[in-house]
Amino acid sequence: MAPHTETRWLNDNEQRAWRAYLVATEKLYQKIDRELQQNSGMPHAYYMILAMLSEAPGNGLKISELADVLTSSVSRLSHALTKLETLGWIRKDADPSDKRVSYACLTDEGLRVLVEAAPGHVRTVASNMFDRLTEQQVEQLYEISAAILSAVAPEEIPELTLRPVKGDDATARP
Amino acid sequence: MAPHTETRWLNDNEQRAWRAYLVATEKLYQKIDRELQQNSGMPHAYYMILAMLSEAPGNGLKISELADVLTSSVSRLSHALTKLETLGWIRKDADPSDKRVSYACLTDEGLRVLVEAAPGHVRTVASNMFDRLTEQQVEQLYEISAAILSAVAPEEIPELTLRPVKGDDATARP
DNA sequence: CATGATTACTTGAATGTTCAACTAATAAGC
DNA sequence: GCTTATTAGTTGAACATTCAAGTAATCATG
Repeated sequence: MAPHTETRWLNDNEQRAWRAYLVATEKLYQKIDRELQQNSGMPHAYYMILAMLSEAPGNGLKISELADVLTSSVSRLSHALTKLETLGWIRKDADPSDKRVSYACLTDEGLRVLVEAAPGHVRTVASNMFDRLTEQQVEQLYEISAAILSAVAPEEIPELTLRPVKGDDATARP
Repeated sequence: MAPHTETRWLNDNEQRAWRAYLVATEKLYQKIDRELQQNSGMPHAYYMILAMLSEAPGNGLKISELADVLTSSVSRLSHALTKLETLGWIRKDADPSDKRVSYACLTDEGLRVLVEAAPGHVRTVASNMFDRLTEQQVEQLYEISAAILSAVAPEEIPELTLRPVKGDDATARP
């Protein structure tokens, strides 16, 4: 532990916000994960893999790029892709120009599963989050998240990560 | 999948906010977990157990109450407490008046570990989150979280969960 | 006060995540 | 071009979390 001359603490408002954020996020994640697990047999992390692939040109992405978009370690993703491959929801294509590289590609079956999972998932997100927020609060949440991102991921280009990219769930819109 | 007459989707602003929130939260959690794991040998979930116990009268809580405060399943907590007990950071005390009940209690060693972990943890939270937010945004984050909580945990009494309870990390303040 | 229901917690198996070590292929330096 | 370094991805072990099933004590009821 590096010694510091003075220790930073949170003031009462920060405390309160931090606690509320933690509990709200925890419960929201639990709801999202349970809904997806029950209705579509996958956790949110796997849903996101399918969603990101569905957005990519040709429904495929380099594994390392996919990991980047997902904020996932390559190792975690590799394990997940193994599982998704046995489920037949994705496929791995080799890159002929660089034999180290693999592309993860959504299969027809994977797309079907995603399209079927999407409405329930979006309903969960909307009813537990956006239906309770004003337009202003949605904007505020974006700004707050962007501010946090500037600290936790300074290298990221905001445009890439944060602009409305037809993201996540909207992806599977028919 | 229950049939719905019309499917809810997210509009562009909601999309953008949702994506940003997801990525920011993911990266923030990764930073917090890595810092705690490296400097104190425990994940954030375990830190929270110690922190909540340290706030309780007598440094102990009924296991089911602790699970509630932590937004954790009893099973998850039970596994975690087993680990923490072997580490010597908590102890389980039986309730003489109801033999089904156990109290989880912070040991002196557990408190020592928590006090040592706290400054680094708070520094991580502050530098990656609160140092980037205005006072207004801190207030907004609280309101947004409270709104989400009203959906995901309608049974919770806001006062209990959300008031500045000397929470989390502040706990370990000497 | 005996039986059935409920509550409190534990356990084990299955799944997911992390970390460090590994393989294989390409790039860089000399 | 040969060696070394870097990059892409995989793997296995350790750990964490979930879910369902199990144990044990207390409560509720008739």
